[in-house]
Amino acid sequence: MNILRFLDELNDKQREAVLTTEGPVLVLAGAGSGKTKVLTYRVAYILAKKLADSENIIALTFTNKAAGEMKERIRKILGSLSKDIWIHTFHAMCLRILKQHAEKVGYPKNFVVYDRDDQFRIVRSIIKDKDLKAGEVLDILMEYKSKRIDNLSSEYMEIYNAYQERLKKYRAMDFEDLMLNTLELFSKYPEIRDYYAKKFLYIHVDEYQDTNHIQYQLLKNLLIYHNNIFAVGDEDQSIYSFRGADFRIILNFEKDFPNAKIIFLEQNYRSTKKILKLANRVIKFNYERRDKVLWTNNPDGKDPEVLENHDEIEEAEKIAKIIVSSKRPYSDFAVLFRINALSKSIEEVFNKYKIPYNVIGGKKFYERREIKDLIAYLRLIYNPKDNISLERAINTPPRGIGETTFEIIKKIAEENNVSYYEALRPALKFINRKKAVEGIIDFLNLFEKLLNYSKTLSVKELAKKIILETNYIEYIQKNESTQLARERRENIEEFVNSLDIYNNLEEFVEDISVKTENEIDLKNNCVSVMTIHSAKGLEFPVVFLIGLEDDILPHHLSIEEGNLEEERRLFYVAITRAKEELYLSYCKTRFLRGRKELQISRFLEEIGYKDGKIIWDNISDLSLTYKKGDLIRHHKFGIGRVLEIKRNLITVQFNEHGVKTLSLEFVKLERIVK
DNA sequence: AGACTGAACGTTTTT
DNA sequence: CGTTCAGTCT
Ligand SMILES: Nc1ncnc2c1ncn2[C@@H]1O[C@H](COP(=O)(O)OP(=O)(O)OP(=O)(O)O)[C@@H](O)[C@H]1O
Repeated sequence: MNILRFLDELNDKQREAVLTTEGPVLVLAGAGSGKTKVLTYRVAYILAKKLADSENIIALTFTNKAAGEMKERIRKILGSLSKDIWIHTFHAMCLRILKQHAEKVGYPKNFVVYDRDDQFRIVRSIIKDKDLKAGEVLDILMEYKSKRIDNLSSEYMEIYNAYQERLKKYRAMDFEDLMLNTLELFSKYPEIRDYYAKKFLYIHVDEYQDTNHIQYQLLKNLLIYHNNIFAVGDEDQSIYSFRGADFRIILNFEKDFPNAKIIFLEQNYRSTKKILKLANRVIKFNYERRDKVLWTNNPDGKDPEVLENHDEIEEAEKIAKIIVSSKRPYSDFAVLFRINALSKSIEEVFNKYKIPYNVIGGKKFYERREIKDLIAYLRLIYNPKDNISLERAINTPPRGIGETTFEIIKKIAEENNVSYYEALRPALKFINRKKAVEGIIDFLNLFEKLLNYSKTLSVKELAKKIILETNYIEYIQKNESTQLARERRENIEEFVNSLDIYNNLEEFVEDISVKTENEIDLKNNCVSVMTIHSAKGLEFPVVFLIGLEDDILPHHLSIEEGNLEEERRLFYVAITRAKEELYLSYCKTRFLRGRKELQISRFLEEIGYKDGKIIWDNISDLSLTYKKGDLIRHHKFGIGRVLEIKRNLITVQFNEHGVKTLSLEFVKLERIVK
């Protein structure tokens, strides 16, 4: 069979993974070993061999970008044969299921999904009289909701109940609801669960280490008939614990799925030997992991380089100069960082040097004020009970409906148990200010007009009508400086143009509710600028990793939380994105809410950076990471202080176990920084 | 109601 | 530093 020729590209282990189609399989392997490639080839193999039809296959990912990339990869191999495969994030899968069955869990079909900003608004309005911070409260609420904590204080419980009630009333779900309601649907209606469990003959999960417990439950539900799960992952790349991911789930795979087959891949195809060496060095400092071998046949390559800078401008300029003087296309380069705030200086300097770039993620397109305004109108047309959207739309542009007026509307709505929109007309007779009454009438007329348009017009035409009928452009120009107004106008134009792809309003609202970034506005042949989180799963010939300072990477909040190992995994993920060249950059000072003096990241020391250069020699590799007097932790002997290091032998005075001499080649120690 | 002011404040990652 | 908030004025 000719179509199976693609299997020749794989090594023996990889092929074994592809060919093991029945039963639970886990591929546990380090970065760049071809896990995602194996997963996509396995999907292709199943279809080519006609083991199942495309609608019987599902592939789950954790980010939209990963889902998009996988769709693209599979389409390349299979063309239209792949069209009915479900390739989604967990959230998008749940949304797709719930759209079919919303009424069964107590929602109308046109429910909307609230993002963090919308959640904020609800929380803020609940606690507005209390002396609490909305961000902290929301975090705690969500931890409770996703069952990471078991109980709440009575005060928080009250807030939580109010929050849930509002969501329900507004016909809205948050991200967690998507998954919880799907679980509820499955348990209330076993026949629906059975339908999907039977439908999905083969279930694939990429980046399995990012699974949280609720997602794990969902998987279990979908596996009751066929039990064909194919999961790939790497606990060293687990970087989403803040949203509940627990890499113990991947480490427990064998226990969870009896007679599971575990396949280890050891050859890295992505990076040069030198890059891989640094990655292997640093990850060994983590204690909570399964030790893995990772080697490569790729050439030694260019030595990774550390860039030392006085400040972030020098950092950005150095990078710009390297890019400009290179013969490579712009798209070969990526600039990665721990926190979004670091992109600013890069952007400024790239603009100055006329280097084209895409900022991926970051201050998201959909989060800009003008875009959110328009989306509020569109969402409200789709679901007039969406009170959060109404609250935004009703007074943008200003119609004289301020806080006092809106409080009346809210009160009427609550008393009659109707939505804010339905309360507008009845509220009129309680409002005395002429201007406010006129404003509401204006809004009602406008909105009815828009509702009518929505019956016949495309999403794009509808958006144009909204802009026209609300005089939105004039509103911007009146209120903002010309510079900002132009920017906003351009954004609106871009947004409107991006609406071409939607056939109807439902498609649009559904799509933006789980999609956070606008892939449409990505330009070709550009340097990619993004956080390490966004870069996971991607690869670039040349990677610049910036902001390698203590308190940035590792981030100070993680250090406080005792989450150093996760920060180290982030560093590992970042390094392993590089195929050929790697630049590691830090600054002595940085502008971050005022100029700050910073210390070089401890991770640079861990990769063997000492006295201004990276040490490549093998034996001292191991010893240079500790020095006399360091505090270290041993998994058996506990905490101790280093007395002496000779070649690869380390002598430690342990607090509870006396003096020991250990071989650095075999022992795993964690350094504790004072 | 809304524009304007100065003070306070916050600082991680994403579906 | 830039954003947001509370308070004041029109
Ligand atoms: N057998 C192979 N022969 C040649 N190239 C391969 C082989 N397997 C994988 N590759 C290449 O190695 C690179 C990394 O593959 P892939 O992205 O699938 O790795 P991964 O294990 O998913 O990495 P990560 O864990 O970082 O996401 C890709 O460019 C892929 O094409």
